[in-house]
Amino acid sequence: MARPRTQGPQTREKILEVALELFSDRGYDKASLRDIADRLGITKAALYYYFERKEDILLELHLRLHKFGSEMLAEFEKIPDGPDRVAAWPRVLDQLIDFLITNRDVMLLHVRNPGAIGALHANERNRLENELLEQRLLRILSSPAIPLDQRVRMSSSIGVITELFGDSGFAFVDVPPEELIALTRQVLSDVLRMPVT
Amino acid sequence: MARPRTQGPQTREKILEVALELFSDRGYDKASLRDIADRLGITKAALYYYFERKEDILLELHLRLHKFGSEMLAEFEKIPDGPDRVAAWPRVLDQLIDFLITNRDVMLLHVRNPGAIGALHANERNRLENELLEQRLLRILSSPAIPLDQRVRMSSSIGVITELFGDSGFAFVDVPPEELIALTRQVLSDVLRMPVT
DNA sequence: GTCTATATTTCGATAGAC
DNA sequence: GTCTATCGAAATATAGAC
Repeated sequence: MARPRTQGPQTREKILEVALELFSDRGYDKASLRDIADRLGITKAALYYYFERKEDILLELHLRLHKFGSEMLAEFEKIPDGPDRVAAWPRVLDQLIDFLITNRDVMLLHVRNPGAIGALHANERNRLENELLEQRLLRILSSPAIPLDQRVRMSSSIGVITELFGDSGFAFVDVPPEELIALTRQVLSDVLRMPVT
Repeated sequence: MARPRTQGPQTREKILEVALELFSDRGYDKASLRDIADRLGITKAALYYYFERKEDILLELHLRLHKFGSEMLAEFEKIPDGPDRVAAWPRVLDQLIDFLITNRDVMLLHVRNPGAIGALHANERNRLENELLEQRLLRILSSPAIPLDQRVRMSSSIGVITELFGDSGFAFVDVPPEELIALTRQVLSDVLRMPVT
């Protein structure tokens, strides 16, 4: 009969860590609480001590992205709408690249679980936060103070980054990261018609 | 007591249509056979007259993309590896744009259900077809006969299209499709450093 | 803080009547 | 071709002991 482990306060963090990996790996629905508990050497029921529902684990992971998006938007929105924002866009792309490289797992979680993430909308507070973030980005990309052509290019630049560091990343695994980043900046410069770093 | 509807031979098509919508909308796992049956006004059991397993519905939808990808790759592979392929790439992008506009729903199904689609690998024939398609695209983008810079740009061009007509499409709903396509071609020309149409 | 044990729900799938 | 009825598995969630 195994004695309780008493892992202490960091157990909560470990749950989030393991959940992030399993949710990303095999999908939110396919990763059961039993899977998570087994890998941590605890039982399913113990998880309920830290999180009331399975969904709450996903929610907490989701909010990490909220945090990044919100901070980035807040910084960008300080800039007056118009040409100044176009000029500042490269800085946004830089931060996005950084985030994608250091938080690959959180992004993967979202890319691979849009349905489960969408279900978080049942949570009132989360839904409002989400809609607000989307509106803020939409507002930036819809501004009449920026020519349509430039807005299409700002949007395109996001696509370039997500493609090279996401879906098509496998095609360039042999390329040293620094070289790939440099080439990406070249492409982004051409997309935006202005230098990127 | 409701009399059987006897919807006739087009019921199979309707099932695929509704399944495509629900699978894309809320995710494959979250869309139950009950959901599909309810929307069609039939019962769960009736679905089993047309499809042996739930997975078979997804498989049939998935093969639509196989068909498009296979045809496009076959055409492109006729071109000798090297500069000729770089020159022919814009034509590929044109076909991709056409496909995304007319088959938005099928693409969304795949983008939003990578896990379920991946599980189709259990089907031997499908797995082999899939791996072959991936290898063919990887081969194109990994060719030593094309400079790395150009290959990164070919990959980036796919990202531009999927972003503008996929994730960020909502930002340009007010723009007439023809104008958006024209602007997209402009961006693609800059990405590839050659004219696109 | 963790356990055992069990309740509850949901879903894919099958059997057999009509 | 469609129905009712039900099975079995798996998952989320709860109750209560230690």
